[in-house]
Amino acid sequence: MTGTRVHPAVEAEEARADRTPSQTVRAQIELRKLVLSGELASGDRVPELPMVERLGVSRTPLRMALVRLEEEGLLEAIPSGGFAVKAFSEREVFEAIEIRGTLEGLAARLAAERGAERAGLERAARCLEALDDVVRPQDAAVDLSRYVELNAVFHDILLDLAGSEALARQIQRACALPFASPSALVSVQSAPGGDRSLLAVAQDQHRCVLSAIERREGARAEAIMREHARIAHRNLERALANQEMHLVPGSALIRRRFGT
Amino acid sequence: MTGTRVHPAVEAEEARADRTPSQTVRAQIELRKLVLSGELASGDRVPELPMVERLGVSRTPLRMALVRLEEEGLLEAIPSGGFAVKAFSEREVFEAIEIRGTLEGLAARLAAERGAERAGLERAARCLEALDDVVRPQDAAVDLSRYVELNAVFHDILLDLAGSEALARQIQRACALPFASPSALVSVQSAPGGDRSLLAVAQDQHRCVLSAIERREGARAEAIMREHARIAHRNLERALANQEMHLVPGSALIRRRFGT
DNA sequence: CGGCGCAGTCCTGTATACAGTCTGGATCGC
DNA sequence: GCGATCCAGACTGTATACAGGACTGCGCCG
Repeated sequence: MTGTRVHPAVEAEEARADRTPSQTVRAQIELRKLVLSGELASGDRVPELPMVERLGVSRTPLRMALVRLEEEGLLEAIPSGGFAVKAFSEREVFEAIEIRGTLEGLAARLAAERGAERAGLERAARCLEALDDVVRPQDAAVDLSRYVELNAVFHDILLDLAGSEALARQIQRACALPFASPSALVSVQSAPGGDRSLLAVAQDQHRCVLSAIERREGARAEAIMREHARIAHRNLERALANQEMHLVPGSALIRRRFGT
Repeated sequence: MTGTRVHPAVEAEEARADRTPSQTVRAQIELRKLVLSGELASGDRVPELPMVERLGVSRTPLRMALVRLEEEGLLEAIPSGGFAVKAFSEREVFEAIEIRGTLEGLAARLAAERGAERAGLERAARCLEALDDVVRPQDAAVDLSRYVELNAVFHDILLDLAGSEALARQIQRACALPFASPSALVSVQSAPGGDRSLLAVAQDQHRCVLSAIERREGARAEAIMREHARIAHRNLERALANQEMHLVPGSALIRRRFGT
């Protein structure tokens, strides 16, 4: 499947990775990394041949990756051909978060109205307890990466409870903009001077939405998830006000109103 | 840009079309047509070489088109490689409509809260008047294609009023499932025995949502658009109950519970 | 008679060659 | 000196060649 390999070293490298994740996928992942880290400046064209050289894949899989990243929303097609790194205004970032909140609200409502399986609800409850353990230490340093991980798991479980593949796809797409994902902005609130209490608020919302789903209170579940997403709004405002954009993932894609 | 052409006739054909719409786009359009018409059966693999022969493009642009259609949601990747035509359950169809309604509701709310430009509101009003002319003839045959066209225009204008590119993208994606688009199911209600009065109801909702946006009543605008989408739910139920699925676009993708 | 192994064929993933077009710069004319 | 034009380089879109897997059908063995 791999065809003639140019660099034998590369072959070895991906052999130890689990099961050769196809040049296309590798290119997609590497390219995404470059875009999010800002190594490819926002607005710049992404030239194929230099990228081929840089990533060590040939043009065909690279182009596939480019197409996928365009659909993902990280790149945009240049009229005359090729792709460029997309730029986002602050407003668009807010909108992306609002979209995610709305869709997650829909997921919560569907879960509540349709009734979720006991097993799923219990998984969610266990996840909440684990989150409690992370959030509880009030002054000690919160294990941020663990919080982010568990938070993502909880949001995934909620999606599962809704049991809609189409909705899952749509939410995944909304979260493709890195600053729109559920745990994108927690780093802001746990930064020095950040509002740690928001972590507790978010956790309370987690509890409330799960309770609402159990009681089949659809409207309430939906409202809570919407408001939950708006915590990200607040963190974003804080980051913008305090020059803390470096804490925001994918901040390189966001064009500030004034200069960098 | 076109490279070596295999069939000179094809070259002539696309020369009169406006500006060679790139083999990739052509392949995408043609493939979508084949999928929606059901010529490629739901669940079937889409083999590249036969398609190359059938569409008269080479493998490279064909594969690009396959990737795009997968992102669009019409195809799904086969684990062992390649793509297959996706199949949708009735439940997924309902969910797709609900997702569209939710997102259009968000668009209406944003338009209302942010305040829309006068020019846009006037365009919407003119579109409504044109729709009135189409809906009014109570017993005469309604010009369905014109209704569908104007309806689509109105929904587009609403999106414009929201002024969110990200949201527009997301709604466009939701409408990629053909049975989920705003005018997908009007053919059911204008079929013999269909409930024509629903056209009037839908038109009233159009009026109400525009009024709500003008008055900046965000919650109301949102609720109306959600309910508006649920007309499609009702039409779908009718089509399912009355064996009228042939009126539903992309019905070939929908797997009925019992047989065809 | 059924299950397993094996080979052939089909098919995809990847690499690369080729041609057309756009861009940037330098040069020439005014 | 400034602007328009022309040329060259680069880049993309497309076509095609190649190699490795996966599935199918058949034959063999238990």
